[in-house]
Amino acid sequence: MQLGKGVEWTAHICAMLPLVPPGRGLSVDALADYFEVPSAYLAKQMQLLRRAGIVQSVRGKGGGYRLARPIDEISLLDLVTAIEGPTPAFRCTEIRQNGPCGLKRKDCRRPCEIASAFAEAERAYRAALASRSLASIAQEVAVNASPEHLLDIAGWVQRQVG
Amino acid sequence: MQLGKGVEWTAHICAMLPLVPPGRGLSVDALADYFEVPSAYLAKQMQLLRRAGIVQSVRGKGGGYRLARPIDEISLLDLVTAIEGPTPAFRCTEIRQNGPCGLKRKDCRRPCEIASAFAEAERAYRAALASRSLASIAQEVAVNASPEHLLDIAGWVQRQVG
DNA sequence: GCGTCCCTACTCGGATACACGATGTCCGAGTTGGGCGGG
DNA sequence: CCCGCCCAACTCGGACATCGTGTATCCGAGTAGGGACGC
Repeated sequence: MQLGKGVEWTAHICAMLPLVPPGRGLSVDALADYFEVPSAYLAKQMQLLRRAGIVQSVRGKGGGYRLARPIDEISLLDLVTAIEGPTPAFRCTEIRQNGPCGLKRKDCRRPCEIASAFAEAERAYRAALASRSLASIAQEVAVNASPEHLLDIAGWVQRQVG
Repeated sequence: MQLGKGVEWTAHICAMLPLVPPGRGLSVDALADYFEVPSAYLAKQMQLLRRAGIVQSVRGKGGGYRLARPIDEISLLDLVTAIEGPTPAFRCTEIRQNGPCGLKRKDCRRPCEIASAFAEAERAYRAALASRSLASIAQEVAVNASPEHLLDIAGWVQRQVG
């Protein structure tokens, strides 16, 4: 049970994207250089974000990616759902209906107790992720970082959008 | 991000194991037949449970598996940890230290905000699983099942331990 | 008849294949911006 | 000098390989139980 690397990558990226000026974008290559991750694979993850409506893409010279909506309207759950898909981690295959003592379908009106317990736990997980917006994370980062580092980042973005 | 099938299988199995008389066990083949799952692969999962101290194994004729401790001292979290391992789902690779604007190690005394947020969510997930003992689940199943079904199961166990 | 030894059947246990999804890569589609030529 | 067209560079977008983990399987190790043999 592992989350894909794309979750970490895109979380860091979305926390930085608000720094790009309106109307401009950051290319996949630039983002990949910034975090030292393979650009072609990062592109794949950015596609997922675009389809989920989290970022917008602009083609052609000077194009790239930018956030599709205000950062405080993007939660960590949105990211995870976009990258990993909406499928729950626990897959109930209804094995209680199998074998010599299997329940008949008509006796399965109540959901499987085990599946329910896992669903409840996942609800708690998703609720925790949904309650954390990327804005709150970006703010924490900004508060804890040194002023020089923030200037460093702003300068890099400036050079990219040239 | 998917949990292995072993989690579902062993959860159902552990909920049934208390029915076996003290001193006896159920063989992997019997359990595999009961739930219609591949016995050789189920054996692998039972090994993990044994190493985690959840079940005991007895070799030789009439042997098999039985619970190693009272069922109310086994939580769903114990099962998940035994099968999936203790590794968190979110893997922080510290990419904030990468690239042209990467933080230096000495500036990383505070943990990564993103990793912290995911760790918090996983704590909620694990807490929910830890609070559900297999005893409570087995009881719910028993309460909701029909008397015939319970007798059916008891008879099957009786035939297995012969 | 009784005790002991051996043998066999049964079960676990770890080493060994296979498959599918995550990871990583490549080339074509589409768009913008600027350069170049003509007016 | 100004306008418009064309070209080329740049970027996204989806199709194509590769690798690792989950899934599945097999055969050897170990044990208990019973039967046979001897006393």
